[in-house]
Amino acid sequence: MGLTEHEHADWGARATEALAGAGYRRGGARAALIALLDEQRCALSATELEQALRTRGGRGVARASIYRILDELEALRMVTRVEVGQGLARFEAAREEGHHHHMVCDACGQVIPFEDPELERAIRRLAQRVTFAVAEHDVVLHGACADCRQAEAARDEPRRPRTAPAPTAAT
Amino acid sequence: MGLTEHEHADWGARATEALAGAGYRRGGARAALIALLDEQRCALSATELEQALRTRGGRGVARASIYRILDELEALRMVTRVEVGQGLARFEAAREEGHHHHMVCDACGQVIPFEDPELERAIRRLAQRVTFAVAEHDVVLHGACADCRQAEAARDEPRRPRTAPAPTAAT
DNA sequence: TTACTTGCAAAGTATTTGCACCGCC
DNA sequence: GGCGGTGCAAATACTTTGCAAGTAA
Repeated sequence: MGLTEHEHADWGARATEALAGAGYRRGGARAALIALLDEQRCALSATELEQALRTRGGRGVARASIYRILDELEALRMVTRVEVGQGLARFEAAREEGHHHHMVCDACGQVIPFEDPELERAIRRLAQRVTFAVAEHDVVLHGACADCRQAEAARDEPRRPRTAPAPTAAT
Repeated sequence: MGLTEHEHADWGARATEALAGAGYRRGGARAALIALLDEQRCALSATELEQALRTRGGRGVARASIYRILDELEALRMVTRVEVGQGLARFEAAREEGHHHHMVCDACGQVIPFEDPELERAIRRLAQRVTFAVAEHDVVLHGACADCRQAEAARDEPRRPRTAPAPTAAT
């Protein structure tokens, strides 16, 4: 659901290659982190990456190393840093094929990816019009996910007796 | 250049009113912070706000108070929190009339505001299409500002003798 | 006078840095 | 075997929280 086996292998290989090309040696921590990032379908925070690495049996990687490696990969443009306003940074593999943005539920904190060609087009056009040299772009939508939206509705409704159809003021 | 006197007074008044309406008393720190935010034309970080308040004679406001007041104003939707990926949060008055987004120069850190109707339209259309309830949205463009772009070019060029027009390899 | 507001200082959390040891080449 | 890679722990930076004193209503 989302990425194919091929795309997975592809990014991991390209990332490894990019590191080698930049003169980095190949270390266990790097390999483990790249493998993990390759499996993800959306951005994870440094802490989540650390826990995932510790859990998944393979090998634990120190937080400092995670940050260092993410920096290297970001500099090589193989990883994208995503800030969604929760006071922490999230990271994800920079795949050409799966370019997307994020919706953040301010109630439960969930981060949901989405794609939108029209949005991309608008940004591309904008980039051509300004003197600023646009290299990357991020779009973050804040609000309530379907679940939390329902929860909110359920929390607001109760005060209305189920008999009266609630004269919803269309403010 | 940007906002008119009227719009300034307008936001400050609305913010003050919003606080009062939410049951908050009127305190000196709140008034000072609102006045400062009202003068700004783009987002400032908590630290910048603190320094500005200390400098501009009027009255200093403790950092903790700044964060607290910004939280209140954000909850009332009178202030927008902007995260541009520099490890700190920026805040600005939420004006209906001056809705804009930000370009961040990754070289010098400068944050530049811009507006784009087409982009807004794309986001509005997108919001209608998804189950997620979109309340706010942020667009951040990363890259190099005009100045830094030139600086980069100047730094890369020197190896080319000024006589030869540099046969820019189109990779 | 009562309760909210503010400042100061301490606590937290995310990220970075220094340094010694380990492993790739 | 040397040079980078990695882990651990300490240091930073930003933000939040606790509490006592100030102040609006």
